[in-house]
Order: sequence, then C-alpha cells, then structure tokens
Amino acid sequence: MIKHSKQRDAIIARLSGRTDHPTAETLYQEVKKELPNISMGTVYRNLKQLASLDKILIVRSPFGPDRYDPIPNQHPHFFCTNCFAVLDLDVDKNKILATGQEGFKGEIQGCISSYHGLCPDCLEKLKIKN
Amino acid sequence: MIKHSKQRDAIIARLSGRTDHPTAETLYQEVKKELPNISMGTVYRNLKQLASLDKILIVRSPFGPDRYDPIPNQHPHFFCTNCFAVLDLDVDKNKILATGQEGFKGEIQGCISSYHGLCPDCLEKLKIKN
DNA sequence: TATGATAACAGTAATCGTTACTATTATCAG
DNA sequence: CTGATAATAGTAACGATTACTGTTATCATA
Ligand SMILES: [Mn+2]
Ligand SMILES: [Mn+2]
Ligand SMILES: [Zn+2]
Ligand SMILES: [Zn+2]
Repeated sequence: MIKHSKQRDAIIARLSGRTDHPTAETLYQEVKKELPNISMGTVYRNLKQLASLDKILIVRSPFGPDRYDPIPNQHPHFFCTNCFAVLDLDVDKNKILATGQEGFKGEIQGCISSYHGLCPDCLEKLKIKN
Repeated sequence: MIKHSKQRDAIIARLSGRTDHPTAETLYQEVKKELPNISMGTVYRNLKQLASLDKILIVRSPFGPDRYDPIPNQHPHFFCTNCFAVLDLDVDKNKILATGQEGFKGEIQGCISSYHGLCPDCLEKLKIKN
C-alpha cells in the first residue's frame, strides 16, 4: 500500500514538464531548497519507485550518471559530447524496433537507442568560431 | 610509446574470437589461471587502452557491468533479461543512424542501439515449459 | 478522533564497478 | 649495457547507487 509523502510530491513537481533530463543530484539540490533536510536516499528511492510504476523513465547515460525523464515511455535520446545535454529525438521508435527484429529468433521486448555528437547549440557555436 | 607486456597479450588472447561479450571480472578470472598474480587494475587498464586504440569495444550493459567485445566497431547488441547473455544483432546500423538524423539540427556522430528481451535459448526453454 | 500497522523518512554505512596512486619491475631505443 | 619510462601488482580512493536503522508520518479501521 502506497502512502502519500510531500518529499515524493516535491520530486515529481520538480521533474514534471522538464525536457532537460536532470540527474538525481540536480533534483536533490533543487528539492532541497523547498525541503531542506530531504536526503539523497529519499530522492533515489522515490525516483526508482516512480520508474517501477511507469510514472517516469530512467535514462542511462553513456557519459555519466543516470538522467531522469518525466516522459515514462521509452524513447530515443541524443547525448551531446560537448555540453553533455540530453535531448529528446523525434524518431519513430517502431522503425528501429522493426530493424532489430529482422532475422532474430528470440523475443525482442524493447530497444534503447541513443545517439551522440554535437547538439544544435554546440554545432552552431562551433560554426561561428570557424 | 607503447611497450609490450605479456599481461596485455594474455588479455587479448582470451578475448579475441569470442562472441559472448565477457565482463572484466570474467576475463580477469580466466587470465589469472595463466598469470596467477595479474591484478584487476591491469585488466581494466589494458582493456581501456585497447578500446582507445580501437582494438576492442566496450559494451555498456543496461543490466550490469561493462562487457568487452573483440569486434572494435560499434554494432547493436541484444541483452537477454533472463540469462543476461549479450548477443550480436545482425542489423543495418546505418539504417538506425539514418532514422535518428531525420529532422535533427545537430551533428550525429554515432549511435548505440541495444535491444532487450528473451534470447533464442531462453525463449525456446520457455516455450517447452508451456 | 484515537489507535495501531507500516510506508516513508533522514542519516549514515555499505556496495559495486571502476580508476588513481605508488613503489617496483620489465621493456626497449640508443 | 644502460638509462628512460611503460607497465606492473597491490592497494586506496572514487562516484553513483543501494541497504540499513531507528524515528516519523500517513492512513485504514474502530
Ligand atoms: Mn526524454
Ligand atoms: Mn558485439
Ligand atoms: Zn551541446
Ligand atoms: Zn537468455
């Protein structure tokens, strides 16, 4: 049985609507302003619980700690190798899933596709420099 | 300047030709039989060096520690959620890359796509049971 | 509205995979 | 051979995450 908690509320409030895929540490620092003695454990525990209830998504980064996403269904991400921004990619996931299925004898239940390179901002800045 | 070492030789020898994507720990245990006082640090250091020289590939697993692959170029993998096997998927990577590029203003330099579910063996065993 | 069961908490210790340090040894160009 | 230094074994430290523990908050039931 799940009980209400203001700590969890604050975590959800901080995460929802965002598109920047913050880390647990970032969320912790931000929620701490509102609830000064919340602990890291509480942040991790709740993020994990929310993910297991499919309320949020944990996005594993190839370049650092996990990022958290208010959009609960799996979707492709782009990781900027320059500024470490994590962006949503508007990609047809089913297309990628289908590609994987070709000739595979097992049962594919999902796929996680991540792209990396320079984000639009970093690419633009680099172009101006040269 | 790179110097020869029998530890590195042994690590390469153990890894090359394999398709099971062993962990550093697995390679360490195996190489230890040949070189009883090799240390974990040596294994990690050499695997990292080999990867940076594009001799091998580090495969980040969503379900545990990194796996190591004698095939140096990035390619899609399948992770079995039941037996934790890591399999190579015969997928056109360029197709996936192209999918990501649609409408993205940045510069995509690469993509890592991983699939998960039941490997052929586990699916077969499950079918027999039911 | 009290009571009791227990989910959730804060604080802290522990874990895991990996990397860094340090003194010693092995390799190899000159 | 010899000196410079890459690589080593052993061990400490690291960052991210999870587990533990005693306390507090929530909430169904009476
Ligand atoms: Mn996202
Ligand atoms: Mn592979
Ligand atoms: Zn960027
Ligand atoms: Zn399997």
